[in-house]
Amino acid sequence: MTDRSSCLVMKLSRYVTLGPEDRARLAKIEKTERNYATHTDVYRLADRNTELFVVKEGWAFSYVDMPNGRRQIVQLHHPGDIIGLRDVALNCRSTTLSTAEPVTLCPFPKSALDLILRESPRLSALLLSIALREQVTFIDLLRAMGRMSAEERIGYLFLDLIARLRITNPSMTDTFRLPLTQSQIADYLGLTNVYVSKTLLQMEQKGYLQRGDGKVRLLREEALIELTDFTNHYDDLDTSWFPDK
Amino acid sequence: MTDRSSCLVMKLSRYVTLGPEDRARLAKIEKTERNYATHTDVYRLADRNTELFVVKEGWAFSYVDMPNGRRQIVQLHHPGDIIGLRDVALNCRSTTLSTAEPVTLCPFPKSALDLILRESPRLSALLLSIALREQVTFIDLLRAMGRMSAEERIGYLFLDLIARLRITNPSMTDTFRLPLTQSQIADYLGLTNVYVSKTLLQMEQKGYLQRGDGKVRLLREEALIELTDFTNHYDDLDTSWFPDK
DNA sequence: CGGTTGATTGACCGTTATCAAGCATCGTGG
DNA sequence: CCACGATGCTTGATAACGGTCAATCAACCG
Repeated sequence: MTDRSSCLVMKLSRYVTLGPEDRARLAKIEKTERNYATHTDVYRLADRNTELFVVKEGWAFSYVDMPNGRRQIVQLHHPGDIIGLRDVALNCRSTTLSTAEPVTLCPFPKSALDLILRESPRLSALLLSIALREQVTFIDLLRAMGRMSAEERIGYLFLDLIARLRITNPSMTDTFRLPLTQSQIADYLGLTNVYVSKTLLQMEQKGYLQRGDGKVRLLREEALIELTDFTNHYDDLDTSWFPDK
Repeated sequence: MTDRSSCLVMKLSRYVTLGPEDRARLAKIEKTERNYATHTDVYRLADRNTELFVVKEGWAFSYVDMPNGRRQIVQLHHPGDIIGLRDVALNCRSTTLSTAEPVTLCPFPKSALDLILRESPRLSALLLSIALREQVTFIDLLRAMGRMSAEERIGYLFLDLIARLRITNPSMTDTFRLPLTQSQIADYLGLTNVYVSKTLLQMEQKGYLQRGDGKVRLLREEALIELTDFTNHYDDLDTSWFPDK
């Protein structure tokens, strides 16, 4: 299997330079790819978990349910992201994985991690870093949900999305595609679809953004950063402590 | 330095059996211990980070600030917990660490992780597991903040605390010490101190709990579990995939 | 063309925040 | 040993933010 077809190598080599052994180890892991339609559950909470995924195409998200239909989306997954790392430590899935649009995933077995940890300290450090960086994202979201108004939360979401998309696409301007329904945005930010709709309209009227054609354009990014006290956590990964190999 | 004085060995050997080499590696890491008074900041957000801590005594917590005085507590740290693992991946602290009561911490240098990852796949797996389990805790908190009422949130907090305390003290009954102010509870759950006070009173009147003397007693734990749809995530750690050494 | 999904809008309501005052507790210093 | 200030908890009045419910509309797709 060539590098071209290995999502995992592409993903990880974005962060660190990988030696030929590591590349070979990773390329061996992936088998096939699978396609999922919009709004499909890939796995469900409490399922037994035997595999992880790398997102090749499309947006997905992880969520948890409450009785009487309440739902909390806890993670948005973009192309290049690793899904399911969290559940490696558990016997069962801690969240349900669903798709926001047509999605292509590259699965690989949980047992592959064993191999990585045993044979590559450098990749082990990288996996740990990825898990820890995800923690920072959770903390940002917690801060938004606990202490921000609806408008601030939506502003935070958009700033975070655009910061994240700029990692893989540095040429991106102030406009990005948003393949989420307002109900999904609400479930992510702890609001309701109705109030998301109303707040988006207000923000548009205030000149913070423009919408249309499934896209969002941030007109006053600096003002939004000020409003939400936003810090971009995606650009200060410290790899200096990584083992050499 | 004997095992008795190594917080880290005690902490980690609770999860996996450690070989003598691993024990020696860990014991070497710790230097001294430090004491902090109640309501002291140990380190602050954006500080450069060079060390981690193990909690030897007392409760601490990590928080982030917002402009105009809003604060979100994101993690509660109990004796035995490792603090600061998250920031290993970053150049700077992502949260501020503060104490809820007099606290004793055992610091050890960040550079020690390098050694662990290079030399012990088994400890690497354990560190990764700890980071991933913390993710599950963040998800539980997100669910509470996004989709629960004030009463449910407080119920969730107490259930989570008692489940966590039972790990290290299986003989614990329905009563636990709670060295947090109501303002701190509010900052953790995304509420205000005033409303925490009112909600606690209501819950007491409904017979869910009793308070007094800095302690809480849960009278109808089953009812609270039902109310909050609580799942104890502290007892299904999967270590089967760990490397042998 | 009809059915489904998602966005919008308006009326109304409830949970929780805000503000302010009062009270208990506790540690400290005179 | 008492007085004082600081801290934390309680309580009440008021207000706002966001939820709920329901109707309408647009877009899409089979």
